[in-house]
Amino acid sequence: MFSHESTSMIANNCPEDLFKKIKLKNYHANQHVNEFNDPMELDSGDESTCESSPIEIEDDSVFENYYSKKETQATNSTSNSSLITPHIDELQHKEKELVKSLYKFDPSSELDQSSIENGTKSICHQKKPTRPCEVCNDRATGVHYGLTTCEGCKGFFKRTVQNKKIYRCIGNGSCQIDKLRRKRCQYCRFTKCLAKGMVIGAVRFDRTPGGRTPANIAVLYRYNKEKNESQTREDFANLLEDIIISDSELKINIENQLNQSLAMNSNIKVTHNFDQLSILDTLFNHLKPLIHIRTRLPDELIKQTSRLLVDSFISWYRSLSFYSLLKKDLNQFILNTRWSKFILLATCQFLSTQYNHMTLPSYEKCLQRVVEYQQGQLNSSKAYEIVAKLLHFILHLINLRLTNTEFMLLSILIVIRYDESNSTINQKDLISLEQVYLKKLKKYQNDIFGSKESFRLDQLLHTREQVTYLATLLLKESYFFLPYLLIPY
DNA sequence: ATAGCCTTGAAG
DNA sequence: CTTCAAGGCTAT
Repeated sequence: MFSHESTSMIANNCPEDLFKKIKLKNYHANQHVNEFNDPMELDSGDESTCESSPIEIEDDSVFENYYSKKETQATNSTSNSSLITPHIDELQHKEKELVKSLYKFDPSSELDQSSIENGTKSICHQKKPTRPCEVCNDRATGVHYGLTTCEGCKGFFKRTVQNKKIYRCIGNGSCQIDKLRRKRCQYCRFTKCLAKGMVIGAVRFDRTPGGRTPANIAVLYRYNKEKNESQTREDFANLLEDIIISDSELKINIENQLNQSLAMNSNIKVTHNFDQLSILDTLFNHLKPLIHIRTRLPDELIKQTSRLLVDSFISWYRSLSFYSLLKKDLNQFILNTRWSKFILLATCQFLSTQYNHMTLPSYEKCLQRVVEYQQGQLNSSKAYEIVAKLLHFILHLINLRLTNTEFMLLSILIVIRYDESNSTINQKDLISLEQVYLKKLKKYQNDIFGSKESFRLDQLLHTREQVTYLATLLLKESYFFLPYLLIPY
């Protein structure tokens, strides 16, 4: 029954020993001044993170009417992909970036300390200081690393960061964490710690005891608290606007899949300027920098582009009118399983605008690029088959010449596709949703192409199956980089 | 590895 | 001097 909730620690790259402790003490003695003189900021950067605003990009009276009457059923979702926590170094880097941007937009944040104290004082003033741990509900002993937690979760977080532990979840990343079950899944416990706002930077590298957390790290406490508060406020205001899954959790999952397929490990900052009305422009703008790069495409560029596309996908999906109407689990399932299909369609659509029948790279040329990219050898015996199928698909898109609206509708249909082979989640709601968008597509095609091209709907549905199949294949065989290699140079 | 209790030290 | 939140120690 509970077997899927177990975890295992798969790596421990920092063994504890006396020698290290002595080394750290010495480091502390020597580097103390440097540690506290860290330059906070120098480079110009990006925009502040914007909270999603409820903008509708289209009206769905049919669907919304349908849904206002309908009650959906909750299901437990389980997936087979294994979830692994990212390296502490990587998380630490992201946290530092966040601190930088916080200082950038609110340089006076240190002076604003009173606002937190007022908030906490009113709670602390109650004679009963037995607040529950925000991670496991055990009795908390105070604020640790920015969050009200028990001694257990405090120690767990400290050990994880100090020893750079990496955990894996055998389940689907949604194990319940409470006093009894917190030892069962380290992955989910740590993920929850982070999601709730525990700050890695508050764990001291030099292990100095005592004292207070420096102001430049304490700003994160305030930031996380405000982020959580605004989230809960929203929850109360509108239950349907419920955030389906924390961004960190979702990204970790998608990035794991992406990393596995791209087999790379660089850390690239993702900034997204998503414009609701021009998803295709946004996507193409991410791909354009890859054109005319003479040398072999750098891994970093491919990965960065993938991340930008994933980011745009998430923003786009959340902006769709039915997003707030679907169950949490179902949205989570869609985001986790459909991003690759969406990105593949976008990339291939981009390629189809770059080529025609004559200029499309030949089969041999494509294989040559793969060999070049993999520096001499074909990793998989399936390479030939995959290249052929991808080229065939791009040619298909060149023939189709999708309009922007068709691309939009096809993207939606790909994302909400009812997958009968997957019974781990209740997808019943997708069936009726599909009908709505099929009607839309049919009507649009009728208006634009007339009844002459009635078979075009079938073609698009065939396209949908191809994308779904191809994306799964590319991910499975670790060939997700392939479409990028076909970008003209 | 976990978690309860102890020691530490800067800030108020 | 007191508080609070870091790290340390150690029985389980």
